[in-house]
Amino acid sequence: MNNQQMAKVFKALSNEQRLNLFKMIYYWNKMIPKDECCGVEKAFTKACDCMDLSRSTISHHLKELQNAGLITCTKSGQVLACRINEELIDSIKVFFD
Amino acid sequence: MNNQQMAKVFKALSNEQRLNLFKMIYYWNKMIPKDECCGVEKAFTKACDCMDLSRSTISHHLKELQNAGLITCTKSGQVLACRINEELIDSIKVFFD
DNA sequence: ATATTTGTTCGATAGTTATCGAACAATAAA
DNA sequence: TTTATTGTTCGATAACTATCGAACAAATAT
Repeated sequence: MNNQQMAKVFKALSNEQRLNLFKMIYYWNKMIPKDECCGVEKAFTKACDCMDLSRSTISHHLKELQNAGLITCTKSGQVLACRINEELIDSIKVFFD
Repeated sequence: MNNQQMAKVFKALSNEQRLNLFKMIYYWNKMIPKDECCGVEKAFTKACDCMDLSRSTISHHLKELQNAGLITCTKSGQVLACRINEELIDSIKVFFD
């Protein structure tokens, strides 16, 4: 993982609200069984309930997190599920060694 | 370490050039003996030699890294020495656990 | 004493970002 | 078949960022 990509990851985490959002998903992700296929279900709706931000802003932040590779989102029906990219998290840890 | 502070740290690392700069100092820091009092000596000058950025921009980036708590800088005479804040690095690792 | 080097600060500029509400499409519920 | 919900996209706006060169002050070298 090169510096350019890594900077992109840090940029995704550099906004306080987006970091909050990421941490929430990160936390929810730990609550579900490890082989759960879809990741955190209804992540968008849950996030809207927890955060004092407009839906469009939350949608935008989720896109940024995806774009940086921190999460992947899949839509089934109208509902969105998010999963943490554990590999990338590991890369970040490695970065600081 | 709360989310607001953590976002600030990530913001400091979110610019590619500044991340390069940080990594250089991080690397130089490992090269010096552990009890070396001043940290990386002539960090500014060395950075100017390695990077294709103006002195003012490098000065600014160093300030941002300091401001986030990632490094501390001390000036002796006209020369600047930088030291990595290892504690903060540890906090970042903890953040991802 | 003068000239050079080191690093900072200022003002400008072009580019990026966070946020919103409105309008929308797709799905689900009545 | 309407109506409500979920999530996306668009356009706008205000705020912030990266970068530069010029001007500067302090320290060092000549």
